[in-house]
Amino acid sequence: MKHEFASFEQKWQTLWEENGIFHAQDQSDKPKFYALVEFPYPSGAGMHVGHIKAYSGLEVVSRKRRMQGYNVLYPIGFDAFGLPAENYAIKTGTHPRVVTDTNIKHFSQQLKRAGFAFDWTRVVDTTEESYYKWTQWIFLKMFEKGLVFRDRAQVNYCPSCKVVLSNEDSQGGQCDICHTDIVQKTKDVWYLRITAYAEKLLQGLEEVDYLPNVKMQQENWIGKSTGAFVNFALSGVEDTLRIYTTRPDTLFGVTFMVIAPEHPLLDTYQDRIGNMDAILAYRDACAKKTEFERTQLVKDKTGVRVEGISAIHPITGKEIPLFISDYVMMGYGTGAIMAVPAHDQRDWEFAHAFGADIIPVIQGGNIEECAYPGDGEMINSDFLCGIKNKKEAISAMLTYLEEKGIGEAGVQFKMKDWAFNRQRYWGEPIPIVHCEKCGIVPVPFEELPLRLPVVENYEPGEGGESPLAKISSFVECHCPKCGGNAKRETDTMPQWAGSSWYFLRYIDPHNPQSLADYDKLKYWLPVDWYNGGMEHVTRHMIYSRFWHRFLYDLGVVPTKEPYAKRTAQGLILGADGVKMSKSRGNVIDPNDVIDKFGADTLRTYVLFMGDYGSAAPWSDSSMRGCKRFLERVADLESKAKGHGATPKLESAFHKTIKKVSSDIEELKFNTAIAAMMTLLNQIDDVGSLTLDELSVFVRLLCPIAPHLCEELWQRMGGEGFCSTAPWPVYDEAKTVDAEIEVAVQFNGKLKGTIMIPTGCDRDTALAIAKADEKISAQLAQVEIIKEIFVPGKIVSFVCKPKA
RNA sequence: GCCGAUGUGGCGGAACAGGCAGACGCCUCGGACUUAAAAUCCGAUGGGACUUAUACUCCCGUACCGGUUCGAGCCCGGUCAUCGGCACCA
Repeated sequence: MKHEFASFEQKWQTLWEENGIFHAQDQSDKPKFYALVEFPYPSGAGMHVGHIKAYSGLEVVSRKRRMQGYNVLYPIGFDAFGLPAENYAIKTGTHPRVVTDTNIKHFSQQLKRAGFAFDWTRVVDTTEESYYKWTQWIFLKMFEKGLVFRDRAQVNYCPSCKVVLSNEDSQGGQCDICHTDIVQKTKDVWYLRITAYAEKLLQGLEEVDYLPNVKMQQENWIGKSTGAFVNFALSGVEDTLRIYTTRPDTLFGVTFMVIAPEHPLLDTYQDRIGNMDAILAYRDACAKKTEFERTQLVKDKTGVRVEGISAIHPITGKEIPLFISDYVMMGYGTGAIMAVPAHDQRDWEFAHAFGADIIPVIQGGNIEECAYPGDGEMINSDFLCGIKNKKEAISAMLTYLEEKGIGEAGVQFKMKDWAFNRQRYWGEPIPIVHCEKCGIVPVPFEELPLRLPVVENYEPGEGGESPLAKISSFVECHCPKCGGNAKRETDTMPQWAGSSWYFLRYIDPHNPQSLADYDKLKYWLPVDWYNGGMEHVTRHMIYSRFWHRFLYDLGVVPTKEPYAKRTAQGLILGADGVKMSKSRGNVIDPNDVIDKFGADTLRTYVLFMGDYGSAAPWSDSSMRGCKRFLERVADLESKAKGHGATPKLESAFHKTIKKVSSDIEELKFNTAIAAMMTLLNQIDDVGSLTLDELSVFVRLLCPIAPHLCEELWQRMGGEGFCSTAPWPVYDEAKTVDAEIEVAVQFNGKLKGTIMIPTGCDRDTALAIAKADEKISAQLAQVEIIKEIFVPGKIVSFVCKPKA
């Protein structure tokens, strides 16, 4: 067989598809395995090699599991709502539907050319009405349960894309898509109350097997802190100021209070406040700052004293000045803090800028002495004095606060509610009607899907209005409740919506009655293994875990958590060692590689190039090495004859089966391939192998280079497809050699090696070492102090030179 | 600033659980085949010393400094660098 791989790759892809060998069965006696990869956004640029690496990991695992007798579900789909298709539509006038269909076709063709064993009968497209009907359905269910709300808010607005962006989409003060600086704007925004699920999302992490850093990033994102709420009475008005603190033990060190510039207290008591003009001026100045300016740039403390109102210390009764400052955020805690400048860096800076008192309450815990207050003896703190342990001091204070009704223990989360709307055309319409009489009314479930209307012009309206707002046939409607005139919501959902539940639809992709049949969900869930990029670990994964948990509470899905296990692949960098990008011109197109080297070479190389979880630069010559390997494998055919085992190769085969089997499960494809290369070198040294051995080799390599292996399988008369042939098994006894080589050391330095029988005892090993010509000569020069034997590892002599 | 990860030849990377560092591949060099080149095959390949050369032998070597141990890429303490996450979160 000569090495024109391209000549048969397509043949096998066609045969696999015609025979449906990668179709998952909804009922089966076999154990199930649901492997999930992040479905792509079908961009106009097509796939790049990074996609190939992203899908190759679980591709290999699930192909192996299939050969091991699992009923495998390995699906693919398209996360096809999104800005690029819409921007393209604006530019060219082509309907996003048309653009999307073209792109999906292109992506599908590329995926098929790579030979991925996806179940193509289960393809999901988030932009299809039969799909987004259920995205809208889930939204309405959340509305029903009070998890959807509308609020007027300062939002991040991209003047170029003309859209409101979430904090996540505008990190660094720039639009994620076009990198224009964002500005602040007041808008009515839809929110999903994900904060109601903060605790559940945090606890759910305990029952899943995620990579440690994945888990950590999610914990950081949720950002739970435990502390206390304390109510401070105010002087001058009949009211209290409620604050949140993680350090109630430092209550006696409070010398001033700070509230956020937007704090409602200021509006309530504007008549009492002597310097309202200055306060409003400061508030305005803050409002003009973007989130970025407020948090990243300004490190100098600014603020204004609130005149006419001050706080009363709840224990000492002392009067405490009240300030506004933008270092306190309205969106966290209560938007108000008690300032303890002796033990908090930010309060300390503010106290210095504004000349406030500083009362230390923890001995040795001053800001000036150490960066952060740790354990130390409590001082200047009435009943806490003398306590030396932070935990103890906190609990003593909490007991006091609760007894006196001043405050209570509480928790806070950094996670914010999810801004759930975009002023865009190419997204799921939010199924809500605004009625003059009834207010906000949900579209009845029977009317779903609420379809996107056909429009002429995709340009967003001025001021960030959705293009849908210009379509009166869409906007004008009747209220489902009272039948009166009403207007439809014209915002659409963000792209995160469709991807929050797609793994459920794969389980029952064509179901018109429900998002998926419960029995099927029960069979397939949870996803056994989810692999994707680190960049989706917080947003997409937390959003989808939220939706899934909500559906669980609703009784729609049978598991609390959607994903049992999560891993991540590393990037493929350009040959220059830099992230691939169009602008750098270092992007590698998988189609080009397949044209020149074949899909099997591409697959082998992306898995061989390094640790699967780490980034690695592309190298054409390294890839040629993989092609050479496959060509040498193809040549094995001419060296294979007879049956049974080749004595010189038997142990090597069993060892390789063992290593490849376990390496694949650990995503260590590079060493699995290296082990097969080593075996191939050994076969070449021997010069021949049996047909039985060739069969083992071909099946071991099949998940990685399936086209070549199918071809070889067929040529050697294998039954059916190699892709569904049984995975090779090894005999543990035959992986063990009769004799092993161990090192002999003097004082830890290598002096030689000896062969000893496997499993031999200490005396035997030492005797063999001493009998060794080279070793004995050297031993004659020294005095032995101690003899060490570690079975299977080493013989070591502790010694000193003879006097 | 805080949290986490990583640091090994010319390159990508191996090394189970503290036991022969550098598997496997690439690059490079030498050889075979060829009129020639490409492809392919064979051999060498961490650095250095000794040696005419080979063999032998020795020394150095896993970011840096120190420690534990018969023995450290791996464990401990410290430093530096790179990458990622969070960041005025009270």
